[in-house]
Order: sequence, then C-alpha cells, then structure tokens
Amino acid sequence: MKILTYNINSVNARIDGLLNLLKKENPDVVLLQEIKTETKNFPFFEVESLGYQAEVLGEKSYNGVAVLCKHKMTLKEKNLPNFTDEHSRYLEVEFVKEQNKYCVASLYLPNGNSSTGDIGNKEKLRYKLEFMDALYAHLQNLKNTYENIIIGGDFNVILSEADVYDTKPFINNALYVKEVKDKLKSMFYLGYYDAYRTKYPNQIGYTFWDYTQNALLQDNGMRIDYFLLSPKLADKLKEVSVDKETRKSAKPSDHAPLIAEIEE
DNA sequence: ATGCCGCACCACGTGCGA
Repeated sequence: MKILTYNINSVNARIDGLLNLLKKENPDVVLLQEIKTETKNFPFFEVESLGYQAEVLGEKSYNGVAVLCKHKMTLKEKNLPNFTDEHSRYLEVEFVKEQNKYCVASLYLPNGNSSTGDIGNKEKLRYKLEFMDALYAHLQNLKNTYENIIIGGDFNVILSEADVYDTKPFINNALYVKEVKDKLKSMFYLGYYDAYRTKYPNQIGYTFWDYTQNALLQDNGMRIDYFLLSPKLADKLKEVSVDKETRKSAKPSDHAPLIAEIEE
C-alpha cells in the first residue's frame, strides 16, 4: 500500500503537477494540505479521471485538506472531534484494502507564529497548542478503535536539530519551541511512530524549503511533514522517502511530497 | 528590521505562510 502526503500550497495552482505526480507514483492514497480552495472549486473531475475518489474539507483562500483514494472510502471526521476550529485542518477516512481496514487522516497543524514571524504575543501559539491537545486526545481514542492508523500531513513542528538546517533562527519560533516539540513527542509516547525516523534514525529528511533566500539551492530545509503510524503499520513499513524532484520541478509548492510504502 | 517568494482575492495592494 502506497500513501503520499503533500502540502500542495493551492491545489488549483498546481493541478497539472499533481496529476503528473499521481501518474508517476500511482499511490493508493493521497493526503493533501493547504489546498487553498473552497470544496466546490476542488478539481474533482481531474482526480477522478485518474481513478481517485476525493473527500475534501475546503475553505476560502487558506488552509483546507483533502484525501484522494483509489479504494472505496468512508468519511469519518471533518475537523478534530471536541475542538471548534474556524479553519479546515483535519479530515479522516476509513477504507479496506486486501482485507485490512485502514484509518487515514490528512492533517494541517497550525503554524503558531504571529505576524512578527515568531511566537510574538503567543495568541497563535496558544491555538496551536490547543489544537495539539485535541489531536492528542483523538489519537488516544483512535488506537482503541483501529489497528491500522496513518496520520499524515504538515505538522509544522521541527523535532530536533537534525531536522533543520540551522536552529538559531528558530529559537523563538513556534515550529521549534519546547512546548510544541514536547506535545508531538507525547503523541509518540501514546504509541505512534514517526515513519521517517523509524526507518532512518540519522538521515536528513527535509520536506520543506522556503521559496526565498535560495533555500533549495543551499539545502536550507526543514522536516515538518510526517507520517505517524500505529505500531502494526510501523512494523510493516517498507520504505519512506521525500520526493525532492517534485520540489525542484517548475512552479513547485514550498513543500515536497512524502511517500510511504506499507506491506499488505 | 524587513523583505526576500508565491498563493488567493473585497485584486495593481494586502494577508498569510514557515
């Protein structure tokens, strides 16, 4: 089973690139973040032409998440349970492949920085931490319901110095402050595995390079997109990789797709 | 200290992002 997560930074601005990516990788499931469109303007016809059913939680201009799936899926959650959110950041589905039932979610975790580019007055950081608390509670419930769980997306968390080109600019940044790192770690302690780090304990695995400052050329990246796997799927993880070619292609998103293959 | 780029939209400027 092949699954791909991609912060696409506008699905309509990058629909051609997305279709090429789907043809190239032929994933069973695709998790999209920052589709930046209302649901009614999602390119349903285009993805359906390649055999994908689409579930979409859109929003005007900003945020928005979607799940594309080659297998018949059932919508489980739009937004996190027990968390009132004006933004569209979480979409969860269920599907069966080869007699295995999967619970899969596309996640766009809040950035948490203020307009000053750091934690600022902490208002947005507070929203991020509250969102993470609701995610933690939901992950706790999910593991009692499912054996096969995949939460993929843009977590907006730099876990360690191995996950960023330089820590200095991020000392006071909501992607790297201790409370945020600790909250993501607490989700691992629940029994969820960071797919990339499970497979590659020491390797650099950046998934984001800023559009500015020649970040891509200088490899000034950060690893902020993740797959979280339940234990059973962590055991079955065959491969996980960052598709840097797509980040290098024409008219790219500032994120690269993250791709995982899981034994069936 | 800010903009650097790139997106959407109350569109030729502004808000947002990481």
